[in-house]
Amino acid sequence: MDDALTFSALVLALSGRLVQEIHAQVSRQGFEDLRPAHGFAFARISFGGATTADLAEHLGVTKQAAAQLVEELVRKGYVVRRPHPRDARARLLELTDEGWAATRAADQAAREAVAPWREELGEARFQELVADLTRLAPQGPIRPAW
Amino acid sequence: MDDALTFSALVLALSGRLVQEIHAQVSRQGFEDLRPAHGFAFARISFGGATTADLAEHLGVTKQAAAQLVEELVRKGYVVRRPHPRDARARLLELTDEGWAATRAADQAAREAVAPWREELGEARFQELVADLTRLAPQGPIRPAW
DNA sequence: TCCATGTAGACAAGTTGCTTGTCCATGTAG
DNA sequence: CTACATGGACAAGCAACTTGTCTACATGGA
Repeated sequence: MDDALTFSALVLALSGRLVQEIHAQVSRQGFEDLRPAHGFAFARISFGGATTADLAEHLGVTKQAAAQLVEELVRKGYVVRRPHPRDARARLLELTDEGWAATRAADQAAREAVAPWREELGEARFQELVADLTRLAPQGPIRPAW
Repeated sequence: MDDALTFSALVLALSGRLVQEIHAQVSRQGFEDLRPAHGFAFARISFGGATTADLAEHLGVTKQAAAQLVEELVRKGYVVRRPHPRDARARLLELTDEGWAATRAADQAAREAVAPWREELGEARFQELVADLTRLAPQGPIRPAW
């Protein structure tokens, strides 16, 4: 019954730890001017074909908030704005080499953060865990803040 | 290999959805002046024996931030400050009836948010999932923001 | 082709939840 | 009882987000 409550608390606690550890490791790798929220932006931009408005929807924030975030990432050299091939109003967002480097650092940090859990559960149960969670796969915006 | 990345993304996405749905439901129940961060405070205060400093550590924020949050909850009638029996500096935090009502509403909302996932996986696998996550049980502060 | 409506993005101002800095009263260890 | 630590409050500042408004361009219908 109250497993539902336990489950909620566990998921929230795990995600908090994940974010915290990934951010700390990415900072240690030299990307000290990046915050966790930027990671969610990188994820969308690296996927390709993203405009500022797309990013806003992905992050679940207003267009203005996304525009400010993009402006910051451009200023810091992680992102460039290119003209959109079919829409003169829009600008396509792309990661720079530095942006890709930060993305790789975050991926690696995620692997390292998960590694001890993987070991704790053993490979077989970890695979089941991933499979279970995948079946609950959510769609829609990823909300980096609450 | 990259299951670690998948796992991270899934946990983050799930927790985002959870927070979002619980908050929406709690608002619909009439607690429109509460934000998700308050839930983490309620969790610690309902546990008992909490001072503002305890709360700050639990939430992973500064004492001043916790004090402001407590002040807001007191003003809105969810929390009262009582003198501490053994420390004249400190004040014990307690939930009011309204605070308990909000806590119950959040618990119920969590159950409802998890219910479809529980059904999707089936009771047996859901139990395994909870068991696995419990083994990864984190300690330390719950960080409601990043 | 022209017009009405919708959308991408920028500029500006305001809100808010958090921070740092400082202070006092009380507790605690030597 | 002296030195230092801790709980909490007051004040000011900051940073990420919001709402509101505007221009340029896109799109669909008459």
